[in-house]
Amino acid sequence: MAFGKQEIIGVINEALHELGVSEVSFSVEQPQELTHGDYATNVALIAGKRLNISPKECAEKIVSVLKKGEAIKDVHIAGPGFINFFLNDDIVQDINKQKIEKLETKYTGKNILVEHSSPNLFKPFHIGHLMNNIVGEFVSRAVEVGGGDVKEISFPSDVSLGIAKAAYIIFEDKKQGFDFDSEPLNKQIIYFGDVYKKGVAYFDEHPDEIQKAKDIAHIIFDETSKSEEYRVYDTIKEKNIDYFINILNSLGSNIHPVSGIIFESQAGNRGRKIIEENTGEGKVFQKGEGGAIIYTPDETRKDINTTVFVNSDGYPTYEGKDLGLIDIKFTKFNPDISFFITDAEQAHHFKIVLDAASKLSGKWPEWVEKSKHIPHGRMLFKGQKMSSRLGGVPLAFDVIDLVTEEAESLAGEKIIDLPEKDKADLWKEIALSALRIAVLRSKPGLNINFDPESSLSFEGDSGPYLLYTHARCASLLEKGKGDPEFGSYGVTPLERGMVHAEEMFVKAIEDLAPQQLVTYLFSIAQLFNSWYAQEQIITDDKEKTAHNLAVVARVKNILERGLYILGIEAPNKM
RNA sequence: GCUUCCGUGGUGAAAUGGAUAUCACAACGGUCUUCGGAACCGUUAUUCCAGGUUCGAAUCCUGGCGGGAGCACCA
Repeated sequence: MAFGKQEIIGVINEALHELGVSEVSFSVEQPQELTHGDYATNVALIAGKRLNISPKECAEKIVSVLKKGEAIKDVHIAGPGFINFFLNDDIVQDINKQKIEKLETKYTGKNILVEHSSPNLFKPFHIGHLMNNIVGEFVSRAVEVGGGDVKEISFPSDVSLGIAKAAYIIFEDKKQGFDFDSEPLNKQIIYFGDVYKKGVAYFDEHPDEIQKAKDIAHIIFDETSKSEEYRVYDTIKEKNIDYFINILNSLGSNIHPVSGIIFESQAGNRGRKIIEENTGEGKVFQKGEGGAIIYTPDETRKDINTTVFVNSDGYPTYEGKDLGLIDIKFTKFNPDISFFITDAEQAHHFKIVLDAASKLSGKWPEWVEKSKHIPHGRMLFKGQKMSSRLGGVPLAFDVIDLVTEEAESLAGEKIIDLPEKDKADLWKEIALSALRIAVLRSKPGLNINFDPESSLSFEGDSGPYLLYTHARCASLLEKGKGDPEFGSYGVTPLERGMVHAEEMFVKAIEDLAPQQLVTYLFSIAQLFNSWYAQEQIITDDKEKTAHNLAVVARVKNILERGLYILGIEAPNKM
């Protein structure tokens, strides 16, 4: 039976009860210093005040009535009045016999919807989407390992005035004799990725022709039209969605090409209907200048402002579409929690949408309560290599290719016994691990500075470091004879560190804090590598070897599961 | 102007209000290169400023300074 934080809390509460003190909110955590034991509590600093005695005195009182039981070897009072707990060696080993698969968390048994990686079908898949995918995939997998029933969806943009402008370019090119259909698929994709920019530029130069774009918007927004233009637009949409799903699959996401896609056009239509029904005197939305439908928040909400939900042409804006999206998400999937991952710059936008939604009657307040926005930062580039090679807004695959080349050249002369094709996959996996760790090692929501020559490192705190450590473990387990089994040996710092694996995972999952998980994995990898440098793992001593291998197996499991949550496959060789 | 996010060694980051602020990169100096050196060990160096709350502040509050983003028909 595992012994951990909860049990320590129990022991302390019992002691407090004995002293006649109740309802003290204290913390139990892993101390930074190993010499401070396996767990530490600040209970005496808080309870001392209540009892009107010094923290040290209080700590002594608590310790004097503490029932240590079998698991706790020793209890020390230290510093200003911290109580440090030291676990017995056999308890440490018992805990390390655990294997992480799924964990009990607040998500266990819950239906969780995660929306991420939403592209614009007429723009290329760029670095921002990659960032979004990395964070979104973390959220999905964290919840999955935390026992949740996860459904991943994406919300591609397929209607807007901007897209109408892009479509205009395509139609004009067609009239000029350029038919994208006769081009190879990859050329087509590049072409589609480019027309948005061209369309916007064209109408910036020819503002008097804007009605042409609006006419096309009319056709694609209303979708009832059986016109030639609508058919062409629809074909392109189909092609791009296929291409896009392929990208996501290659990145390890699990978004179903049909049930996992909600188009902006669907959400827009739904949103418009809901908004129109709730517009008027005394209702949530009002008619504004020029016939647009607007929402005005309470004056107490200084952080948000009046916003248009349906524009004066009668089409839903970004806000209107997102309102419809909430309705579709909850009526279709009925999730307990609905996470959506976007750029942090949209935090303001979602505050407004959710505030408006919370004013609607029926299920809406509950839906708003269940909707959680997860913001991520932007990728900024510092290195010359990256910016000169990529320029402008870098495309996701250019970045991945560049880092992959870097990984391959760093591998240099290392001979890896793998077929060429597997090697290529391996370099890519290593590159993606470097990118993912570079993103997920920081708190989500902040911008990331990418410099492939330093921050996107392959040494030290990096993805490849964790992969390398994992491969080392795999190699040891393959070479070591006999079954791993813990024996009676003094526990190492590594083993003490691994005692906290389950609780660290649970906390990182519940808080959706990838940086906590990454930090923990680094600490375990470092403890392992130090141990490895000092200790011969596989020796002639069969029992000692079996014990060492049991430790290695635990390390491997922690790394493998942790990396999985971060979206990284851990190969056994690299 | 208002709103909002952010400010930690030379660089990039970590730290439910807790003990001597942690990790990596860079720099400098080392390692029996048998089990995988993409490793290991060591040295130097950090909380924007001024107040306040607290037994205790990088963290909370107030006011500055500096940077990013947003402020109704783009997404």
